[in-house]
Amino acid sequence: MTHERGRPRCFDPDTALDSALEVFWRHGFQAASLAELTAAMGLSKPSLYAAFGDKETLYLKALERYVALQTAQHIAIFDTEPDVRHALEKFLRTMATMLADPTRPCGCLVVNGIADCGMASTPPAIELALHKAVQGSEARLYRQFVQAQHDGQLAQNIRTEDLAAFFTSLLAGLGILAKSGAKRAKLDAVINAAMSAWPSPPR
Amino acid sequence: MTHERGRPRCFDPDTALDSALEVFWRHGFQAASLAELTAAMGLSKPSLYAAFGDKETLYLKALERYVALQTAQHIAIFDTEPDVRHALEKFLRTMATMLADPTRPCGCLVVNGIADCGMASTPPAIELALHKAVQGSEARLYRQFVQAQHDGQLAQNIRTEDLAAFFTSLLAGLGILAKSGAKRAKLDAVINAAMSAWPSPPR
DNA sequence: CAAATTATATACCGCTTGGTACATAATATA
DNA sequence: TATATTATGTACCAAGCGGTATATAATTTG
Repeated sequence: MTHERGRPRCFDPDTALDSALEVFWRHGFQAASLAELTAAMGLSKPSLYAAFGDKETLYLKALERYVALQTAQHIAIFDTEPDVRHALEKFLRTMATMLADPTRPCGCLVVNGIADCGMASTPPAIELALHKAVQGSEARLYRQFVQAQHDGQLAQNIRTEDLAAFFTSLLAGLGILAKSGAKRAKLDAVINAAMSAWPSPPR
Repeated sequence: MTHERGRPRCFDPDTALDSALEVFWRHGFQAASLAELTAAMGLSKPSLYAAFGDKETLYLKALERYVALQTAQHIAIFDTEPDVRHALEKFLRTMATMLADPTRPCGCLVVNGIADCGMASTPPAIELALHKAVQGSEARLYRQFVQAQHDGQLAQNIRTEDLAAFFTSLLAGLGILAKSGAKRAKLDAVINAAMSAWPSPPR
């Protein structure tokens, strides 16, 4: 009456998936070779195949994990900071810190993946998942803005969906800027300029 | 006394380069295979190699052409429209038209290339050329803004370099947004929001 | 211990890739 | 016409790719 019957596996699936995420983050779906993936995850090709399926499904699982982490971070910030403008700015600064962190893969997994779409033979399922990730991120911002509007923090005439699209676009731009070698200071300057597009409070 | 000694070539190098640009634009450096390139350019692999060098130098030439075209368009707009705010907005709309044009490759060659950097074994020369392209685009905007400041169209306390960084980031974001399936209307909404970050005129 | 079950390691397969050797076709010069 | 020169087309190469067949090691169950 145990859950493990045959030979136990020599690796932890969660940490292995984290390693896979790191590799995909750094190299993208196409350019991440099975050789590099197995080396980073510390397992052999057959083990990888048995545990995670082929490269495509492994990428989808890594993406899912990435999105979950980002979402958690987003929610944590917006739940802590009641003022939506402050929360948004804090969120943007946090993202900038991640994007320009030299100890982590550069840029955003989703943005990099989107840019890769259509280039190689990116599987349709991956393209779809990436588009959903962008839409999800935008929808999250949108909901925060609508809530803020209900709370009286945003004037009623503000087009919240446009505001959400703008800041989503900004995040993508920051990701690209970071990949083009921009330092944290430059990302902050961009955020400063962007925040000045925030509508003046209702009175 | 003629310039052509041996067998004449069966293709026009300029139009062939345009076709190569189209393929690279659509698929990126890595994912653009020699097979697709030669098919689009209408020549064989040895001819390509003899006329343009290897894939890397071909990409660099295509990128050079792309940058030249974009630069010309930029200059044309800013030379025609004396008001810098109007010129900038017209420039952004023009870029949005290109980015979302369904008859052309999606997004921006440079942005897509930047996102691809580090992913595959992107040659250092290509990475450098792409970074230079981004810097060049930003520097062009910067010079326009400084000029406008001298002309009295922008207040003296405006940090023009930050403004240039912001709109460069915006362009990158628009490119990614377009690749993620956004329609022209959404790009326009983003531009609207971004233009509201434009500083109020000096008085 | 024997049988069943699961994971591992090695070696391999078919395919595509960027790049090239080689023979041939087409032109200018002599 | 003969030669030199340049471009073309075919066929090919070594290397790397994603993915798998097969045999073996490690564990639980009987």
